[in-house]
Order: sequence, then C-alpha cells, then structure tokens
Amino acid sequence: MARSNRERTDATRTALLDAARRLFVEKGYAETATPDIVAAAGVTRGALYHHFPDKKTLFWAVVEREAGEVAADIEARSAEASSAREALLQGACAYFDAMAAPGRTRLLLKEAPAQTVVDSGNGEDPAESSLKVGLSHLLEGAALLPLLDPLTVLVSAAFERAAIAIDCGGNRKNYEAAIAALIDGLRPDELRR
Amino acid sequence: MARSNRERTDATRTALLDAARRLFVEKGYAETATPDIVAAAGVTRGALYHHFPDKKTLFWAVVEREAGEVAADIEARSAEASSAREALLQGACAYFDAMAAPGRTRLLLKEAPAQTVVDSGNGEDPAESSLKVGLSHLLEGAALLPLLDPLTVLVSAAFERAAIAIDCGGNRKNYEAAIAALIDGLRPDELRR
DNA sequence: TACGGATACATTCAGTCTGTATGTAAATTT
DNA sequence: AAATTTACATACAGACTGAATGTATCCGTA
Repeated sequence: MARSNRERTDATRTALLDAARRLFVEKGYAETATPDIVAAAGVTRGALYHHFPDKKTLFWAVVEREAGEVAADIEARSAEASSAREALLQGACAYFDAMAAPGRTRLLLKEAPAQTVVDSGNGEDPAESSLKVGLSHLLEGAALLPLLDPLTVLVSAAFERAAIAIDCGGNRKNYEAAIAALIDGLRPDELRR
Repeated sequence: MARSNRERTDATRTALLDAARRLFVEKGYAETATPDIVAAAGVTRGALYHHFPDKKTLFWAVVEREAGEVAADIEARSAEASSAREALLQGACAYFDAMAAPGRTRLLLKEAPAQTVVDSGNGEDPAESSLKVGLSHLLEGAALLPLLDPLTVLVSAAFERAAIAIDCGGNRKNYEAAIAALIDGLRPDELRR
C-alpha cells in the first residue's frame, strides 16, 4: 500500500495525538510514558520524536487541538442574545456544554495548568477574552467598570472551577445558578430585578 | 558532638523540608530531583528515603507544613468584625497577607493542585470551609442560601485566582476591590447601599 | 524514467532519576 | 555490657527521556 508522505504524516500525527490524549486524560501527563503512547498509537518512539521535539510539545499539541475544538463548539453557538446578561448566561451554558466532552476538563483545566510555566504571563485565553467582552457590556457605564480586568479574571476562575466541579459529579444546574448569581450581583443596581 | 536520636531526626527532617521547599518553589515539583534536594539539605538520599517513603510524600509534607502556617497566620488575625460583610472582607485581607509570604502561592496554589489526584474528593480545604461560614452569615435568610455550597466553591476559586494574580504582579488593591464587588453582589437587596 | 536528496520513520545508546536493598555506626534498651 | 533498634550512607536495578544513527520510501529533477 503506497501512501504519499503527506498522508503518512497526517496519519501518524493524529494517531499520536489521539493516543496521547487518551493516556493523558486517563493517567495524567507525568504518569504517561512515551513508550506507552507510541505503543497505543502503533508506532515507535522514533516517529514521536520525529514529529515533536519532546514530550511537552506533544502534550501542548494535544491541548491546543482540544482548545480549538472547544472554541469551535462555542463559536458555533454564538446566538444573538437580547441583553448583556442573557449573552453571559448563554455563554456559560455553551461553555459547560463544550467542557462536558469526556476528558476535556481534565485536559484543559487540570493537566494543562499544571504544565504552564509559572512566571511568564501566559498568552490570551480566548474564553477569558470573550468573557471580558460580555462583562464589559454588563458593566457599561457602571461604577464597577474600572474593575473590568480583575473582575474578568475572577469570574473566569469561577467558570473554570464550576466546570471542574461539574466534571467531578456536581449538579450542573446548581453551578449554573451560582454563576448566574455572581453575574447578577455585578449588574448596576438600577437594572436589578 | 553527641546528639540524641530525636535531635538528629528533627534536624534532618527540617533540613530536608527546608531544602525541598526552596527547590519546589524555585523549579517546581517535577523539575526538582531528589539528588538536588539532599545536596541542598546536606544529607544523602538514604536519609530522605529513611524519613519519607517517596518524593511525593516529602512534597506533601512540605505543603502541609506551609498550609499549617497559613492557617496559623489567618487564625492569629481573626478579629471580631461588625458585620458578615466586614468579616468576609477582613478574611480576604488576612488571606492575601498570608499568601504574600514568598513561595506560598506557587507552592499551595500551583504545585499542590498539580499533584492532587483527579477523582477522589480531596478532603476539606480549611480556607474554603471558613469562607463557607462567612458566606452563610452573609446569605442568612436570603434567596441565595440554597446555593451556599456551590457559591462557596466559586468564590473560593476567585480568592485563589486573585492570590495568584497578585503573586504575578497584579495590583492587590484592584483584586481586593473586585473580590469585594463579587461579595457585595451576593448580599440580599435590602442591605445594599 | 533514472537519480540524488529529502522525508519518515525504526533502532540503539547515553545519561538521569526513582525507589529498593544492603551495610554500618551511633544511640537506646535490656 | 550485650542486644537491638535507629538513622542514616552506599550500591544497585529498572525505567524513562532525548539524542544519535541507520534505513526504507517518497519526491522533485534531469
């Protein structure tokens, strides 16, 4: 069976990414050895180190692929909402839906943060920046607007922790309600209730 | 120089804990090798594996010692507050003060979570349970009271993320204000402003 | 279409790390 | 004072990562 180089590369890379994803989700990054990954992918370590400079780079390739799928999932659901509040709540729902795909929470919210280097300001979480847009509309002209950046960071942390809690068996409805309560609390007084 | 066994053990254990803490903070758990730790502590790996069954256990001993110091720091500052709101804000300030000790944020909020096993419900974060008490007073008789547990989890996540952001050079005043805004948002309407 | 290089691996190897097993001197117990 | 336990130090085995090297296949070119 003759395959073009492009086909071979694509097949091998996705086999490695798929196998690595499975094992990273199952056992975590540190507990997953490259011999196990290549065995699961049906190739040798030579192939792995041909396509990726090291284990970390393979890991980040897995994470970025997954993050891209999450972004696509959410993008596809960017329905126009009637209000800033509705937009944020819809966004929350889409986010929780996207993170419900098996292994995503473990991969994106546990393993990936564990491997990020500590000091360097890590670049641009897309989920966080879209949250920031939503919050900026909610706070338009309000006294809290100068706190937009830190509030975005904190609410983003709440989102992520909610996703983790749901992934660990927590009641999704309750966490969605709690998120809604946090967001409603930030609304300017004149708009409440 | 004759030392009792107790003295020898204490000296060696604290030397190991101190050296390990320094290196774990500097380079993280995975990048810190036991040969480096024992070299920094002035002992051999035999001593390490005599006192701790493995590297992970040493790590958790470091983390628990640090967590104990944080708890003590905060405990010492448990001033009576005039209101539930004030108590929470004072608690936030005490928490940020405690986490300002060099390396604590990295150790307790980055390295430790990275090493926690995924599934098992990890037991009782003391900071979180005291936060829960504070929130329960704030929400006394309010419509949000049924959401106390999830709200505690989310607000706790916000606290931790704020500490991380401050540790990374973020403006503490801004994050304190953002935390205050989140908490104020949860207060029953009749108490606002 | 024959050839020279590039590509995509497979295999071997060196260095490092973890945990264990064994040896020993000092302290403690009897 | 002898026996035993404690607190280590040293030696060792297994595993893993990344680099070096070898090889078959593909691909552009003449």
